[in-house]
Amino acid sequence: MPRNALWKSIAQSLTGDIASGRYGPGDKLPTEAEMAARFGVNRHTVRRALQDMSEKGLVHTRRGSGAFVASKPTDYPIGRRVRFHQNLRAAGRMPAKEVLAVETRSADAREADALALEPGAAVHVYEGLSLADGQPIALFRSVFPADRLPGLPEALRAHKSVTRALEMCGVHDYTRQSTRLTAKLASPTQALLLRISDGAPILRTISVSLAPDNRPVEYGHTWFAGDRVTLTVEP
Amino acid sequence: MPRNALWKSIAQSLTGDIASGRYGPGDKLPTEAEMAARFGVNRHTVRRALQDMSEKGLVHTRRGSGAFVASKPTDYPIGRRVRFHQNLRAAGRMPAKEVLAVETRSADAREADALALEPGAAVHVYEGLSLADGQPIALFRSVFPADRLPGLPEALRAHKSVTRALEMCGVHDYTRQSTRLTAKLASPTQALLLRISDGAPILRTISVSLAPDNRPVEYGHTWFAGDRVTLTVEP
DNA sequence: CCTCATTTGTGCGTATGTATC
DNA sequence: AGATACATACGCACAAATGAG
Repeated sequence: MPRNALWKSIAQSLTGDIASGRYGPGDKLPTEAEMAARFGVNRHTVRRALQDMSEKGLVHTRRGSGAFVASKPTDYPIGRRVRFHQNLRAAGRMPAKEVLAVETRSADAREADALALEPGAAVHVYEGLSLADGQPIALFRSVFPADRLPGLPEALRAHKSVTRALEMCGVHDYTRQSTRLTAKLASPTQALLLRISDGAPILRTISVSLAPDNRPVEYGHTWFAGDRVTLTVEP
Repeated sequence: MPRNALWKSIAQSLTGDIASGRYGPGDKLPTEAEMAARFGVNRHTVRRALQDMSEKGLVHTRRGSGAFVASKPTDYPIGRRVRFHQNLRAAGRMPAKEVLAVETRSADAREADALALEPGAAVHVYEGLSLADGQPIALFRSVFPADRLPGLPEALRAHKSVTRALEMCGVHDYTRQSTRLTAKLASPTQALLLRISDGAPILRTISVSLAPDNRPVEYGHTWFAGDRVTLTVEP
């Protein structure tokens, strides 16, 4: 009798293939039927192994398409200064941002509270996707007070970088006041954008950043692909 | 046809029963066979629902025994000051600690490096279990430099609280220098102690705390039951 | 200490639905 | 539109752990 469950051995074998580079990030694994034949087990047993690996973030599956190797985790520091580009460059990775939306609207109660604004005040909203080496790392939504930052939308569209755009608007520095960490599950939309499995673990952070005058300038939500990121806290 | 998968409906139904208080923390759910009969589905379908809920941390199962409702999540702040008792009291919960081991031995390379000691220097090691309202929250292992804290083991055995024990040894304050966050899977031993499922998600933190003279006094590992804790970062 | 019914864990076979290509 | 591939669901059988007696 297998001391370990059969599906665990298969998961271990496939994990080894990924670790050894036999299958690289983005590669498609053989079909379940093929693997079942290769390992000499029922297709359900292969599925159980793939499910386990999917939960651990090693692969993700798409119905009708196949199972694909996920990308490697990325270290990501959370501290007083959170700078996406700097952080990833320091880690030797190629950062990029994809703009999903830049708009101006009135703040909801939560946003107004976080930014110390009157309810209904105008805010700029910046939504996008952060990538490293072409792999999606995180979804973000940043909310800024519009009255103090009139030219921000144009600056964001021009540079994508929050740090640079704020600088163009006269905010030459900003530090993080607080970060709240919660584990969530990916919604279908999030999973699609982050290229992970539906229901995969998501690390959600909610943060408030302050300008040098100690007034809040950014209220941010970030949804990290849980298995691609390790957060480090340096107060 | 059910637009949603059958097992999802069942998971939703059971989740509702838990949310409404029909099943409380620690309660045993009906057996898989019973639920299969009650819902009019195959036992596998109930199992798929329970598996989903187990992944989300709502229940945990024990072979030969049954499925049990897990306890509620706990907020837990990580910042300059990490004080277990104070934190939980502020959250209106009853803190407790269970001592697993207090010993003195020589430091390994990693510990010596973190505490700025010579390799092989003597360290006190404190291992235990943190509980809130009787529910296990975290496993911890704290390592202290023995030369500067001769009476620490006795103080720890007397008070359990790290804050108090350090105070008795002349360290009247300490602040956290750094925290690293990683997601892990529970080992069988950890799962048993934390009363979670084997392989459940664990939030592991590795931290270094400094005394007022800026010398490191504590090198800590903490394994949080991932589904019972939310971490908040306040630099 | 051992036995034994109960309960969860694993695995196979089969069938059908549904998204993708 | 058709073939392919993953997703869901049922039924059966046995293994392994638990817990009562």
